[in-house]
Amino acid sequence: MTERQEIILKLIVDEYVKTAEPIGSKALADDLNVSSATIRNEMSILEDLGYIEKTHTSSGRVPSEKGYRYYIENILKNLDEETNGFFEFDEIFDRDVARDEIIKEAINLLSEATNCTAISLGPNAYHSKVKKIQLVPITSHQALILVITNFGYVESKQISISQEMDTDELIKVIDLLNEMLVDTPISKVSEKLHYEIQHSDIKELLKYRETIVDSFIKAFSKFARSGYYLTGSSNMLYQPEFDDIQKLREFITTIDNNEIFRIVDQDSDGISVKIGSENKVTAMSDCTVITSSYDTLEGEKGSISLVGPTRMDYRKVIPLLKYIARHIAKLYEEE
Amino acid sequence: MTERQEIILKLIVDEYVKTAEPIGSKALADDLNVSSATIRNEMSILEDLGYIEKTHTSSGRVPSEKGYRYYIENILKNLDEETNGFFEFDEIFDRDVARDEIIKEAINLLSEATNCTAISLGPNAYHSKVKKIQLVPITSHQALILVITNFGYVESKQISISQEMDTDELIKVIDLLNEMLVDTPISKVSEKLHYEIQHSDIKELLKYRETIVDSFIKAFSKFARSGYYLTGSSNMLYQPEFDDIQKLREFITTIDNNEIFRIVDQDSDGISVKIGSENKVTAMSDCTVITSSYDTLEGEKGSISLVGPTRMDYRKVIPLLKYIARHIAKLYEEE
DNA sequence: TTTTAGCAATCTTAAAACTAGAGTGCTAAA
DNA sequence: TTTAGCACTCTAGTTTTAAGATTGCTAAAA
Repeated sequence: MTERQEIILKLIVDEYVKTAEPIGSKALADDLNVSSATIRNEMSILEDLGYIEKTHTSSGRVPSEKGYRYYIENILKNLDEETNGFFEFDEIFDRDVARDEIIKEAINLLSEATNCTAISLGPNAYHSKVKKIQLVPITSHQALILVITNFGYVESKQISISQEMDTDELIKVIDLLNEMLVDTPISKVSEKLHYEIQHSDIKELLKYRETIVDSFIKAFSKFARSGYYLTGSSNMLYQPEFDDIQKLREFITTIDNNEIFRIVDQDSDGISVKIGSENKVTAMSDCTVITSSYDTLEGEKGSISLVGPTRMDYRKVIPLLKYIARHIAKLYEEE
Repeated sequence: MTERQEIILKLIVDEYVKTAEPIGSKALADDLNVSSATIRNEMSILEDLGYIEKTHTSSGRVPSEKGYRYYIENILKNLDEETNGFFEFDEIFDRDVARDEIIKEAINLLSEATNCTAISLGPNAYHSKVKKIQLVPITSHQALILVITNFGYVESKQISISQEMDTDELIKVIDLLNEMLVDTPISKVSEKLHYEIQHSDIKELLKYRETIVDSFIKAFSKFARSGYYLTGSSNMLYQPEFDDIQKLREFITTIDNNEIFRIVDQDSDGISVKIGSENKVTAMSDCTVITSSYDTLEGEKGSISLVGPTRMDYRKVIPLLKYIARHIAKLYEEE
């Protein structure tokens, strides 16, 4: 691709992102001080190369998925990323409130600033360790099991206490569980619990307390889903891409069914951009999903994602997403 | 309204619910063994009375809001409510899993069976009382405030502990708070806390611990939102009422912004049906919201609601909603 | 008094026809 | 290599047309 072709591709993407209308040769002629015929020739080449396409035989051009890819990987790279100018976000990160709240607000603002759907996933408690297990009596025959982790996650589960269990025994069970499970990663609890019941000498004590053990396992499993937050799906529905009612319905259905989970690329490191058909979910075939992952010092993993039409303002969105992910990661490093 | 007019109204509602198309006089003539001209005369009267209306001058008739109202209050009342035949639901209620899970599943199935959005609200902790307040240290400068209520609700809030606070003092604060707040309804906590800080002698101790007190209030306020669950909004979007893309967008936006809270009628007892413009939120002006409230033995209040197009199958939906609410209430009575 | 047949009038919806405008591709000249 | 010119293509919006459904009204029938 010649330099001029690259410039033309850039102009097409930039303009199309703004207007959502196909770009004709005439519009670019003014910008480049050449005639529209010259642009037409260049466009024809760009089309042969697969970077742009027509919506019909006599329309202007729109970027193809390959065109967006090239734009992101070759053109944006050479531009200075604007990492300042995000002061609305700085304000959020400076606030002295709980991490969860900060993330929520950042995600809210992110979705508002981009008109895309923003998703935050994790770091969830799945990788943290048991700090304390506690039993709190509620009534004479009801109690609450509390599980608290070293990162401050809490889950609870109500249990019924039948007549035959006496309080001393219950306390003994809790003490034993604490002894056994403190410092165990949440992800290993179930396994360890089952193993110990089979093999150690507390087996006797726990064996016929199956309900209690079950309740514990249920309380633990609640941790896995924590840290999921999605917002702003309504913002992007007003984009012209969703003028097609069938697409709109499909998109909402996908979100409603939590299928968006399947879309977020949790495995990659750093930033991942999935354009259009690169997403496996069909309802997302006109969308781009950008995911920025981060690790905490403790080895936890989290990510924030942005879902929007392929025609999104990558130049603004990518640096912004990186910036926010960096700051969220920092929140987890501070302690 | 004569008997025949009532029958005609019933037929119009029943048919319109099924087809979403205006009903003409010809269609009803077959059912009633009179000529279409006779039906036309009757329809004309029903229209003058405001029970049905035309979509344009030469169209068939559709029920008006007043027509639906009459149908629900006068026509449905005389039909036997089918309370059996809900065995898919019975199965859910018989399961031996946590209340929350049962409610979730019932709501899911409800929305699926009706193609409407189903919402469950409460019983939330708002009416329960403080059982215990607890501080759990996480690290040397981080701790967790736990608030546990007499119904077993738990909320937590992380706080930072600055250097200058020493542990003994913190424990004293917690003890004081416990003394002050145990048995206080969650709804009164904030008020009481502020009052005591102003007036009692603990004022000195608490006054310059504003962050802690703030954290407490935040933890408490989390209770208010508990027990909220919404599902199935995507089901109803495929109804012809939402062929209008603008309406569709408005509806989604309303849900996305949690405005649906404002729609659920929490005050009424028993069943409440809000038809079309009776809902205050404009995006709901073509929807009906049916809410069925229930009380638990402890005086807690909860409700399940169904949101769908005004053209919904009231005959099926209302008994179903009542049935489910009754069973959910029972869940709370059992213990 | 109630019901019905007949018929003109009204309106919707879908398809077809038309028009203006934007953009392309190609050719030949600069 | 660039450009001007021009025929050709396609869209999108508007208008036209036609078919079909339903009503309201009138006058006759029950």
